Amino acid sequence: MQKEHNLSKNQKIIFDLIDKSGGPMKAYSILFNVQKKGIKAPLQVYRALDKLVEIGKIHKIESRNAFIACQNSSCQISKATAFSICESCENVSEISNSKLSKYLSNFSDNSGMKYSKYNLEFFGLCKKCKSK
Amino acid sequence: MQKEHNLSKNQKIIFDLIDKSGGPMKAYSILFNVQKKGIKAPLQVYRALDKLVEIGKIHKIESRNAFIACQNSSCQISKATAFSICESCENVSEISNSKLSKYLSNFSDNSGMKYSKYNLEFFGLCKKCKSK
DNA sequence: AACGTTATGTAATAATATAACATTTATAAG
DNA sequence: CTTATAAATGTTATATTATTACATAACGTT
Repeated sequence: MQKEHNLSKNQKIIFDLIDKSGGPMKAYSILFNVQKKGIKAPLQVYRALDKLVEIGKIHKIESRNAFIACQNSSCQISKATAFSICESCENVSEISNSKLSKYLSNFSDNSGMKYSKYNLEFFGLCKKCKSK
Repeated sequence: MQKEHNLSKNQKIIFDLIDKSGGPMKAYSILFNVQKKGIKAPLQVYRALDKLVEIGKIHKIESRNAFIACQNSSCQISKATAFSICESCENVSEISNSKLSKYLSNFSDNSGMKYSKYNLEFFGLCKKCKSK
């Protein structure tokens, strides 16, 4: 059971927008879209994004500087994320593969480092773009 | 056997700097450091970085917007990269683990997507920082 | 030498993200 | 219910990261 986070006003506006979009959104595109709701400054957006990332409601796609709603209800608060990214149409989806996440969460090498988090991004061509 | 790439003047200056630094470097820090060598504009740096990434001499650490020299002589031209990042001291090193790279290079799911590339970033505390 | 390709130089600007400070709202303890 | 504290907001300015556009030069082939 996931802890219930009561989102604040700005957080809710921004989460709903990203969630409804169904894909990754960039910060300034979010800003543009929520200006009619009274959110006027970049910092207001980034603060909400930071919080949403922290509580695992969204993830940042690092290679794209974009944010996507968590598609995985059992997501362990962004400690273990994997995405597939189409390099042609830029479609992104979150990979939920328990074998993969188990493999990576248990990964260790001889560096003496304790890994507490990972982010994996796969790139390629999606079904649609492949057949073009 | 890796294809020999003859680096151009700017590419060589910038690669040597990153390589000698031994760690990740950010673009504008690189710019600052090469101004005495006549490289004055961001674009000159980014162009060299783009090319160096393309030929696999350096990699971009996406979560840090930084660039690091490839530490893996057999690196398959940046198609398969993995890094460990200390969240305290920001030390970064490239992970060369053939089991891991084999596992990820062969990964596929039922999305119909063909993965041709991946980038993995592990986060945690390095040996030194753990013991503080 | 002529051609195409790659690299360079330069200026301007776009896109992404944070610092600093003042104020307000929510939460919890007494 | 009130006081203390933490969390969120509002606002302005600025820092950081990256690209567009255009002109010129160097390199590698035939």
